Amino acid sequence: MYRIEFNDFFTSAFSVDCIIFGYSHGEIKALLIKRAMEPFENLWAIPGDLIYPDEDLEEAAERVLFELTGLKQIAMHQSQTFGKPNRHPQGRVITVSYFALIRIDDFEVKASSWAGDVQWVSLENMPALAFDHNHILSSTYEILKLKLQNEPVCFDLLPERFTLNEFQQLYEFAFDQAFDKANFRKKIKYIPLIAHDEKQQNVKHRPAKLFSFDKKTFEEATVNNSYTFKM
Amino acid sequence: MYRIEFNDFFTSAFSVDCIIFGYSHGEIKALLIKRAMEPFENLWAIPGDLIYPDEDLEEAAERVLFELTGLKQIAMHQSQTFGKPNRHPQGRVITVSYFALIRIDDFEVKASSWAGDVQWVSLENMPALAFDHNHILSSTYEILKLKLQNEPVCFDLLPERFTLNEFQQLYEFAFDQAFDKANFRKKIKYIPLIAHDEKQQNVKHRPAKLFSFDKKTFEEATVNNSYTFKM
DNA sequence: TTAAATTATTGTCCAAATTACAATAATTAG
DNA sequence: CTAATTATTGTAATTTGGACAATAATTTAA
Repeated sequence: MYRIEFNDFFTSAFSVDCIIFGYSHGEIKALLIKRAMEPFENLWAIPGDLIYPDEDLEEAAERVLFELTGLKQIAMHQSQTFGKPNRHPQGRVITVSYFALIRIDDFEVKASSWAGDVQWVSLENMPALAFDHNHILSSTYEILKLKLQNEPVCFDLLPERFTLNEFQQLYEFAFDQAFDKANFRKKIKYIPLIAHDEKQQNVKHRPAKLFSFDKKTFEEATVNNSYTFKM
Repeated sequence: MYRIEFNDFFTSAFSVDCIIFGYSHGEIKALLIKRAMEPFENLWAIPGDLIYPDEDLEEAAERVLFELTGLKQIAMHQSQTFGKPNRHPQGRVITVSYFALIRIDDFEVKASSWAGDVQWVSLENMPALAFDHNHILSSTYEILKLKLQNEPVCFDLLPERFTLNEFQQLYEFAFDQAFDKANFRKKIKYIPLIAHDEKQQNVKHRPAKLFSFDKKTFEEATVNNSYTFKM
């Protein structure tokens, strides 16, 4: 009987894929690159690449994201690992996906390395992507929705100063349902927000007050176990 | 400048690690094996091994678990991927962890292949494990606790027929706090349980009624969106 | 300057859930 | 038959949640 030797296993590669979500004009979007190399040349894809043999996973995710899109200093979190034997046409490649939420307007993106283009694409209008990336993306979006319900990640997507309506609309988009304004405000009663004197600009009606998330107070409350985020 | 070629990357291996949780005598336990080979010979470890080059991840998890412990037909779910460059002393090995919850008494375990022994070990009494397995285990336990709050996985751990107190005690153990009996029963009011005529045996006091989880009704209610599990 | 239009913000009422605690019921052990 | 023990159910006060209404602040157009 053929006995597989230890080194026969060392014939695979790992990649990372970085799913970056943003929010603008009332829509959640993902940052995609246009592949300027084979395989899947000219198709849109989640930014990702192979991991160096001596590189840590998270470090690789940061490097790859920077090389392809110019984004740096983004806190990324591991989500899932995809490893169907034939998901990569050139060999066995298992990919570990990382994801992050950012404020689109706070960062500038620029395609480089083998990325021919980079764009924010609305989740509602997603083209066919390279590899199994449509699957990875939708599966990661489900994780995002879970986090929106249980962690204050909404403030990573919203602008630093936001109106309570913008806050509400983000949840209405993600969960595809309308909420009552008065009740939404009651629900967020315990989330520490800083009310600013500043108001919304350039609107054709009574401008709303701007708020920002009081992260420090929130974190004090959670280490105390005196509060848990629930939406 | 040295240019890394595509094939330079194909020098790594993947493994799967299977974290199997069980519950008995009021404690949550994990199934461990004693390594009968280098590295870390004679240390306890999470059952796991390298993935074949053409094998799907989940398939590998099932095979490895069976080979080492004799367990089969266990529904396993992916949790996290660990890939620090030096986590394996013999080369770059990234490991994908899977986990499952089972009823200890419903299965027989038996060490085989290179597992010298197999044992259920209480989480409260965990020795130093091989590789980064203590880290993997505690990180997976956090995921289990999250699931206990949001999915009816408690019934995978409890015996098929259980008393309401046993049900409550599982949560009291996992979250290390006591709950009021009457209020616990109100909280679980919407979880479909089947009440049996049968009662607890061999106790020195009034025996409690036995219940089992009505999975079918639960699933009908969740596809309807008429109920979501929350503890 | 003013009224209409529009949206922001706050309040009220009722139903439902949560909490703390008490009362009652069913067993076993002697 | 009684005490001890635990199971099970009930109550009352409080808090939360949802539907809906009222009021406030601003812009626009006459």
